[in-house]
Amino acid sequence: MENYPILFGTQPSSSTSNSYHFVAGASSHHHGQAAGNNTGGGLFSASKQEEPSDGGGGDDGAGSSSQGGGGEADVVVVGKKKGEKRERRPRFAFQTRSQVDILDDGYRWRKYGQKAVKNNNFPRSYYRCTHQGCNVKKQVQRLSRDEGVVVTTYEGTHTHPIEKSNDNFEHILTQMQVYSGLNNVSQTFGNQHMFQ
DNA sequence: CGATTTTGACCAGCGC
DNA sequence: GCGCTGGTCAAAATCG
Repeated sequence: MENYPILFGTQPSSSTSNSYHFVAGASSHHHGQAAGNNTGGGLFSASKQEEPSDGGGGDDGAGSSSQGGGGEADVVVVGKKKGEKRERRPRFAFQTRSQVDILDDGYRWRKYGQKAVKNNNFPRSYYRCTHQGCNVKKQVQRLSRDEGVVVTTYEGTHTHPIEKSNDNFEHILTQMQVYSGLNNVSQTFGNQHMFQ
């Protein structure tokens, strides 16, 4: 994967204010656990749009400010063995502006890898949920251009309740200011308690 | 002492 | 078919 369809983020012009964008692919039906939806599945409303899939530039395309597209609901098909059933796990990505890479989202993560990706001077870290049976993965990437921008990509849905209280998420919002460019988003955040 | 991080190696998918 | 890039594993080290 060269560059995620996440074309959000730090608008060059309006970079003054902190930005907090996220994309969500809501397609949680496997596992059949209704609880999964909130924990990490359908947190945000999925805004599907076209996929630029430029891929051409390659070099510093990602690093640069190549935004324009929109959200996307990416579904990763995990097929291992012949008989193995393909498990579709939604993938969420959101960009935050924070000094710390690791944002406490209420879950426990264990780092299982770190790789330096191209177009990025900073390495990408791979985390995994430590809970048993929870195959949620998360990867944190930092933009080489703006070290203050951290791209966090969640993969999968949690099958267990959060460790901490929901207020915790507020704390996250404290760490990163919410960019209420879309009323839709901010509304959902403020009014509804989607994070229970 | 247990859990977690660190780091290198290994492997798989894709492009050329 | 080979090489590159990205993702994961696994053993050792470190922290609490």
